[in-house]
Amino acid sequence: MPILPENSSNLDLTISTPGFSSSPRSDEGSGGGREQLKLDMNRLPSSDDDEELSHGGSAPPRKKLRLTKEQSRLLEDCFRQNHTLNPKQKETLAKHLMLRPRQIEVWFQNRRARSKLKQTEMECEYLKRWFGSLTEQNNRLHTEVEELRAMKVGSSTVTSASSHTMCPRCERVTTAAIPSMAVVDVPAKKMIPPLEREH
DNA sequence: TGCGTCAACGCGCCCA
DNA sequence: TGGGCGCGTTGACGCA
Repeated sequence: MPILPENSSNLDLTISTPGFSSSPRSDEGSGGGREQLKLDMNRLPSSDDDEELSHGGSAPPRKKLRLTKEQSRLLEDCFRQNHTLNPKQKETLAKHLMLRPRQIEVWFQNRRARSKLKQTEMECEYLKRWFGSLTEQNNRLHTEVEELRAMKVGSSTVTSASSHTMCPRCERVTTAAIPSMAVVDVPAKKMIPPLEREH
């Protein structure tokens, strides 16, 4: 399976230096000036980079990395192909994007989390709507029961014989009794049709 | 200044 | 037992 999209070869992997930006961006609506800060975090690391970052001594203050538009786009493309990466793919992608494999790994973890969150929110909305329609249906049925009960009471005052019915199961003649609660509150869970998943 | 976003971290769990 | 993952959290950053 190819890891990188075909058009990834002409990636503009701009690495900005503080106070200098060679490619002004108009991305994401959130802040053009952010990119200047990510020289240190974005550089292709040396082999001992992780140790350097985790710092055998005191940990350096955490800098906020912002992925470039192209980096994000490529990562999104890869994520669309596969939600997880094997070590080889991770390494390749990291080299291609000039990031550390750990950063690729973290990005995919966060991306999966966002995806799941979005799915959960959609399910929540769906359940709310479903609950609303069930409530509405329940109310309608309650009203119907009340109407039927009123009709029954009215007719029973005319003839008492009509209150005797044949039980369909045991085939005995019984005194008809309208259940006090003809509409049962069924847990919505048991009535939910299969939910279409987003993918 | 409060808030939303998101990269990064830490920890526990699972599995080959 | 080490690596990968999920999950909760932290901290930097931009914006209204």
